Formats: sequence, structure tokens, C-alpha cells
Amino acid sequence: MSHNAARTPRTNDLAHRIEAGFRDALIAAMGDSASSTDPSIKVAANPKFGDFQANFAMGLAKTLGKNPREVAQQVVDHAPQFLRDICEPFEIAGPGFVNIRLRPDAIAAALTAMDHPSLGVSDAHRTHSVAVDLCGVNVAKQMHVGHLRATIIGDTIARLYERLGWKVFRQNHLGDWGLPIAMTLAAVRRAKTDINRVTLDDLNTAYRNAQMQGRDDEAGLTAARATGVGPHRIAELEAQHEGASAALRDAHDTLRRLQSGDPAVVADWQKLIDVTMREVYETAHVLGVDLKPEHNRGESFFRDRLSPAVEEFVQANLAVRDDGALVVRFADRERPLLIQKSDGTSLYATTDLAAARYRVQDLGAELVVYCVDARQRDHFRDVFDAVRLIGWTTRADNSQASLVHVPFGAVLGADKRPLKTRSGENFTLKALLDEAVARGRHEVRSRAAVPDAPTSGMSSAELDAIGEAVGIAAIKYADLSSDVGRDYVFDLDRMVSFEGDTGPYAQYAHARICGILAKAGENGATSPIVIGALEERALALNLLRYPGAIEDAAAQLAPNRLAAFIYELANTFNAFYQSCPVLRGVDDATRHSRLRLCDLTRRVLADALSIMAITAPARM
RNA sequence: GCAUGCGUAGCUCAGCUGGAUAGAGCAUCGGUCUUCGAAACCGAGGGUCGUUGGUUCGAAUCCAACCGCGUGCGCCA
Repeated sequence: MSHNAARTPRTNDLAHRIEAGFRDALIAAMGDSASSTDPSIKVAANPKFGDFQANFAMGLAKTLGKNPREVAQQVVDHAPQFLRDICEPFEIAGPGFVNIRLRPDAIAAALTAMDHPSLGVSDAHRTHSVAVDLCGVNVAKQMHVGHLRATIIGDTIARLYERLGWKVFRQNHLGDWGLPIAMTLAAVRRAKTDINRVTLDDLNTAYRNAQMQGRDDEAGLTAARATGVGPHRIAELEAQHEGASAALRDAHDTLRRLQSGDPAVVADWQKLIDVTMREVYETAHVLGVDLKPEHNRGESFFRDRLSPAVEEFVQANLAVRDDGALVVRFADRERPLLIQKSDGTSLYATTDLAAARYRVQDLGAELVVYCVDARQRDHFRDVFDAVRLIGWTTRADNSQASLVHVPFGAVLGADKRPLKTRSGENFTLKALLDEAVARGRHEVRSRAAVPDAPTSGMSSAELDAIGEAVGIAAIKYADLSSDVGRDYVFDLDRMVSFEGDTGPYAQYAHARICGILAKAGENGATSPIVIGALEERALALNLLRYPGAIEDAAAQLAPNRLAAFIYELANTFNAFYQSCPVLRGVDDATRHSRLRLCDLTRRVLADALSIMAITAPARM
């Protein structure tokens, strides 16, 4: 899933400076032939091996037919001065590892350089742009847990790139066109319900009924005839089929009027969208997700681009008739991609082709990310290949855009089956969020009841706001902190337990720091940073990893890497705080230095959480 | 059947573009609150990294086969 990640040198990035130093050393020691040798700089596997380690010696020695430790020594002897300035003397260990320990003053200098509003994150990618397909709701349907994932994973990926300075196009690929919508629309119009008062629940019901009606009978009738049941049953089914056919004819008629722009139908259709989207935006707001009307690029947006798209495939001889339908075939697989039905109408693949083309050629995106359910893997593989075949990934400057599907797994219930309510219904996202908020509020209130708690005495409204932040953080962090490709079991108890690797744990570390800074009445401002204790060093090194963590998470399209960074930082902070007094029993210089460390940690935590759109309350 | 993804501690999962003794959290057991926020910290036990081969100086990581589970597979989206 990895792809281009233009990295820009950062002044505070010690790892890159070490790597550059070792590259120089390799060439100085072994000659130009070593210019392509990767110094292989890694974070040390174990603190006793230093802060970083260089692993180039074993492989290099093998090709040279020399002793790895001698090779390592030879390279280390040629280390340039700028490298020696930031490192303690190198040690050769084991089979030929080079252990690298940074000098405390170099760490302090790097931290000082990082203490800037950017927090060391380069936003020098302004010429790059990415389109992110997220959310993907269907008109007239309630959002469910699947949409939670498509929405927050997409939003986080979008924010990662925004943080790096990319131009980001959020694309909400609404299901707002075609027969399914027409069926719902037709049903609503037939029922003569006041379309101005209709709720999403009503629409949801109408949608489901229309869907079931459309499916049932055809399949049922065919099956009945095939299995030769009695004539009564056939007649019954035929009657049903008649009703369904009438509904279907009505739907087709409605679709035709919608497509031809019949004002009354179009107006009602727009109302369905309004009713649906009102709730979507509300949910997005609760989740902190940046999703607005301007991000809507639904199926209807592409309706006039479908025929031309199909036509181009035909012209290019990439689409062929098969059983009346048009299919695109691929050299390496049996499965074709169907782009036009035998009745001449388009289907979802057609829209995806048009959308991909729009994102690359109209928006100019060099990267298009699709945050869609893992079950669509094959579908996107086919669509992407078709788009490449016809050359729509070629951008204005002749470079090639990348299309990447970020497949996410299912949200499961305790029984390891897709999440359902007690009564077997699909869980609506709204219900899920309501429960999470209620749990968050309960936890916050029970702690505020303790007399000397920092939240003690806060107003009910304040506690509610904090509780909501905690509840939402709990489910968002749980979702984003594991590999998105995997299924996970939705267990609210675990998510809100606040122990271990959870959103509230990160929020707690942040609130703790806020408490310290408030008590101190200062933040260390420009005081010199001194790195002494082991825990200070560990905290500092983690802070310095922040820019790299963002770049890595973005390049890998893996929000869980950002989560891992957050957890690690909260963890090292708590350990630091445990053993390094900040406010008491230390001299002024240490106090100021540590306050500055605290403040930097607070800002990095808040910034990292903001990329997941998780709020970090000052008290909780 | 074909394709595709996944099998790591009792449970939930990191680590997977090859590097030193495989890491967390939960649970279990044991320590830290008269002093900066204990939603915290420190420590202990717990592993044939599905199996078998292969590549390599070195494999949880790469390759192959097999076993188990999930998902997908032309006129739904």
C-alpha cells in the first residue's frame, strides 16, 4: 500500500542527519562504490544499544568478503565531523552493528528547533494534491457502523495530508442516483406522505420495503417454477409479482422523469437528499469530521459523464459485447469488469470509472485514496486496472496518478458476527454514538464526584462536553488504532475503560500536562532545554519522532501508525512525570527546562490527536 | 471451483519495505498516593510467531506448498 512520500529534510530530524553522515562515511571509507549502500539506520531495538543503530556492515561485508566488524570500524573511522558532533563515540557490537548514542546537547538543540508552531512538521508539499473518497453514504438510508469507518479513516487520512501541506479534495461519493433511489422516491410519492415532514427513518423504511419488493418476487417466482410447487403458490407469487412489477414500473417511470429533469420529481429527489444529509452532517459534527456539502460528489454528479466514459472504452477497443453487456477484460484474470448492462444502462463500476477520471484529470490529484469496505477489493482492483488501461491516470504534466484502495475490515459484535442490535437489526451509527457519549459522560461524572478531582465543581454543561469528547475519543481511537484492514470487535467496555492503549489515556496525559502548566503559571518559554534523566531522554526522542510519524502514517495510509506514536508519547510522558519532578524539589533551570518539555509534549499530543479529529480537553 | 485477505501470549492486538533475547494493553500476581492529576507508574509470570520446506551471514517479516478462518466472484450498489 506504500507509495510516493516526498520527504523534505527537516532541521530537527536527527535520524536523517545520522543517515546522511553515514552515507558520507561509507563513501569516504569504501569509495564511490559504496554510494548506493543503504546505511540502514534504525531506532535501536533496545535502549542498551543506544538511540539508533546502523546495520549496513553485515551485508556490505558479505559482498566484499570481509569481516563485518572490521567494515563497521572502518566506516565509523571515516565519520564526518558533523556526525561526530551530535553523537557519542560509536560502538561496534554483536556481528557488526553500530550503536549510536546521541549527545544530550544535540537532542536539546533538535528539540529547540522543533519548538515552533509547525512542531517540526514540514508543510512544503503545496504542489501535491490528493483526492480522498470517504463516507460514501446512501441517500434514504441511515448511516451504520460501516460508514463510521469510511468516514473517520478517510477524514484522518485527509488530515494527515493536509498537515503535510497537500491540497486535499474530500470526495463524498453519495449513492444518490439510479434505480434504488427512484424506487424509494416512487414509494414516497405514491404514499402521498408530506415530503416536507418526512424523516430519515421513514425513508429508511421506504427504501428497505422497495428493495425487498424488487428482489423477492423475481427470485421467488423463478425458484417456485423451478422447484415445481403447487399452482396456488405460483398464483400467489404471481400476484405478488404483479404488485412488485407495478412498483418497479413506477420506479422506472420516476427514474425516467428524474433523469429528464421533471421539476416536481427533481424537487422531491432533492428533499430526500436534504433529509439524509442533514443527519449525515450532524453525525460528522459529533465525530469532528470535516464533511460539508461542497465535498459531495455523488453518483448524480457523474450522470452526464457515464455515456462518454463507456463510449471511450468502446472506441479504444477495451470494452467488448458479451451477452449483450459491455465488459472490460484483463489479461491476468478471468473476471471481467461490467461497465454497461445489456439494457444499455450504467452500473456502479461505470460511475467509479468516471469518478476516477474526474479526480485525476479534473481535480488534478496525483493520488486518489478510496476509504471503502474491504469487500470491494476486487471491484477496485478491476476499476483501477481499467482506468490505467485507458490511460486516465495520466495527468496534465504526463505524470501518473496513483489510485489506492484502503480496504477496511468489518465491525463485529461480541459473537464475531457483523454488529447487530439485540433484536437483530443493523446498528445505526447514531445509536452507537449516543451510547458512546452516554458512557463517556457517565465516566467523567463519576470521577468529578470525587471531592479533590480537577473536574470537581464544574458545571453540568461543562462535564457533558468533556464526557462527549471522551466517549467519542474512545470509539474513534479504538477504530483508528488497529490496522484498518482488519475486522475488530466492537466492545464499548474496553474502549471506555480508559486503561491501556485508548483515546482517553491519551486525553488524560494531555489533561495532566495542562494541569501542571496551569499550576506553574508558565510554560518554560524560551528557557534552555537540558536533557539529563533517562526518562527525559526517552520523552525527548519520542517528541522528535513526530514529523516522521506523520509522514509515515500518510505514506502508508495507516492511521494506526499515528495512534502508535500517540500512545508511545503519552506513555513516555507518564513515565517521565513519575520520576522527574517538575514543579517541586528542583532548581530553577531544571524546572524551566522540564516545563518546556511538558509544554512541547502537550502541543504535540494535541496536534496529533487533532489529526484524528479527537479533542483534548484541558481537564477531564 | 477460482480469486483474495488473515492466522503472533488465556483475550484484544503491535511489529511485516529482513537484523541483536518477538513487544503492548486487558486479565492474573506483587509493589508505588500525608508532596506536581493513581484515568497513572514500577515489577513478575505467560510464546513451537498456523504447519512444513526454501532463499539468506541473519526470517514473525521474503518465496512455495499445505491446514484453518473470513471475504469476493458479469447485468445489485
